[in-house]
Amino acid sequence: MKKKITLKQIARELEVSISTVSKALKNSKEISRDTTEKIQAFAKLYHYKPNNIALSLKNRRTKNIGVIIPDIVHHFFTTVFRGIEKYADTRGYNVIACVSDESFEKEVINMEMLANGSIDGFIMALSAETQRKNDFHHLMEILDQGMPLVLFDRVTDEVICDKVVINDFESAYMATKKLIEDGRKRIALITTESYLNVSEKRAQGYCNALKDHGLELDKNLILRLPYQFEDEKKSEAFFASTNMDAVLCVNEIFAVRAMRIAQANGKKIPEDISFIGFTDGIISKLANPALTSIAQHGERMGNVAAKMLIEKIEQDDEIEQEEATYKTEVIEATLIERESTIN
Amino acid sequence: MKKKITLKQIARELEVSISTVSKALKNSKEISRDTTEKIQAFAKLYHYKPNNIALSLKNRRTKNIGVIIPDIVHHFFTTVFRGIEKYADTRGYNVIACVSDESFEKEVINMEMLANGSIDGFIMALSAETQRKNDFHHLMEILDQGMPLVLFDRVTDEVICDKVVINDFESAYMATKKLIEDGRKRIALITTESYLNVSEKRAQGYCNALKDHGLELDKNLILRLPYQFEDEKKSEAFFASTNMDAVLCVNEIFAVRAMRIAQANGKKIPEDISFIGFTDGIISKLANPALTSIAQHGERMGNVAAKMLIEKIEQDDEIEQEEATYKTEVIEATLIERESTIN
DNA sequence: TTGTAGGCGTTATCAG
DNA sequence: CTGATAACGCCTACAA
Repeated sequence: MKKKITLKQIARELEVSISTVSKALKNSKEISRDTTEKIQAFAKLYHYKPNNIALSLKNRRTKNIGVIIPDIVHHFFTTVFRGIEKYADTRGYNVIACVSDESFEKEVINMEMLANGSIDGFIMALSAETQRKNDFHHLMEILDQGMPLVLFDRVTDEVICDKVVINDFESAYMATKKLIEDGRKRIALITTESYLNVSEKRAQGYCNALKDHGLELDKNLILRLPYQFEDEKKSEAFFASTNMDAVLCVNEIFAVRAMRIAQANGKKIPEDISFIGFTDGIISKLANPALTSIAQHGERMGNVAAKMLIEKIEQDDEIEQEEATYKTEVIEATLIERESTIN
Repeated sequence: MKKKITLKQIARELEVSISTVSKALKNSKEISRDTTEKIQAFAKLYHYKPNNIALSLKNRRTKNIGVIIPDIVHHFFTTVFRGIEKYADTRGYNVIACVSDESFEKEVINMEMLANGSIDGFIMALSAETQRKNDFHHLMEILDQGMPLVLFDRVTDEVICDKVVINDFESAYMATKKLIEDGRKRIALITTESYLNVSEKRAQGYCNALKDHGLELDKNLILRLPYQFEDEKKSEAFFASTNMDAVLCVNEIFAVRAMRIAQANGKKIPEDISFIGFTDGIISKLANPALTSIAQHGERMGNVAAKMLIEKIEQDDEIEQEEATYKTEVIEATLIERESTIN
């Protein structure tokens, strides 16, 4: 077993100084051809690679970016993560992944761990609990330390930083409008509890679309479900007691579950009732019938977020805090039509 | 904006030496009550936290573990990842995630990046291409440097290290046996191309079960699909040309796609034909009909892998390379019966 | 009780 | 052309 070799060892072995070795390996023209070759050969032989940690310490730059997401077993976040990872990779950055598990405390702890030098910047989506509590002091602190931060999807107006979101309002509006134009009159909405601002925006898009098209907003047509749930009773009761001919769901899982219940009640999809869900993941594609859904383009979101972050990181040096300028990128969601709506 | 404060700055500010500060913050009894209090108060005020990078350099220990998986948008790997992350978190470790995208080259590059000091050990599943090429020199090198490595799921006998796998052979055997006992006679297998050793073991379990129960192995009943594919033609042709009353699939996506085709052909599930898939993910649960599947307990796998790795990391100090001993943990898969098989 | 010095691995500056 | 020195931030054995 040969532990990683260091400059010092090479230097000792070859009886030259450390700095000569360092320069030779960088092809510095200060060093003679001879020694350079000798040193490089030796280094290659022993698979010399500079130690990242030492470099980080010296450069005050880790080439790591921290990503905190609420849940890794969630198709959308996973997709964003992939986008981040892919872009980061092209720029030579590693991704340190932490999961907040929708918990405020875990979010805070993870941020603190990473903020102590492990990374050059954050990309994150707020945990449900953080949104519920409306407490963002940990984000403020990070920003205060001059560490770049990009928020995506689950964002908040209370923190001033770079953001990437989709046009939730507009896309829900569009989807609802499509249902109306298909001739649907009683359009239900299945959403989460109200503290998730993404859901809230989608709900608003739904409401406005109804209003603008002369349909009355019927509260009985709105079902609010806990974000993570196993129990279908509430949904079953909803379908049993409510008359509807279309359903908009704020995510694909709600949609597929709802479809199953409707089918069990003898409804035909899309003849009797159409469905549209948010998050165009594999579940939508493989559903039976395949679900019409609103693609959030998570991978692109991740790409954009990573790009924004790395730009901030790398410009930070130059501008050195003149007056940071923040922007919010909006990714346009698109409707993917499948079997669960009338074509 | 206040950049992170360092020991040196505190020392200068308070006009004491760096080491006094360091000791005071550690409550060393060498330092007088007075100075200790003064220093601690000051440190708290400025949110002092030791710099991880400096600690890593000093301790030659990063408290990071590197995870390389072939694909992050994949329910099983995601689940394992969560298990790793959760356990790592309890032990104060961060997880650096890299995705090989099923590519040998990306796997090698990622490993090299991380191996240069960024992490204390690896957890990984081999990329498809690596398994196909049967080239493991990069793993050997890592081990040679004394860096702990735990392989999970996609493992190989050619590398001697810690491993976590499920009992692929046995569980495929069991599942096939169940189908036989349900009275099925013509049981198909839908699997991947042969270089994925996991699929191969499952296929063997299937074959042996047939043999042991007096059923002949019919090659026409085996369909090999590319690992990632969009095109259903091959599957459609298979279902059109082949007569079968049950199907075992090496993953849930194959299974759900196959079910759709069978249904489109007018088959009733499970009356005319039953389905069992591997990977008990959300897709199985939400399928219509819900898919009977073999749970691989990814989260537990991740847990176990992380535990094995961290143990190795932390014992490495003490034992300092006496004679490393490696083990392979087997996680027992379990059959979750749902609507796609006869109860 | 406090401070000094050396080292973790690297690079950059300056001197020889 | 080569080497000594300082610095990145922290810790610790050893002086004072």
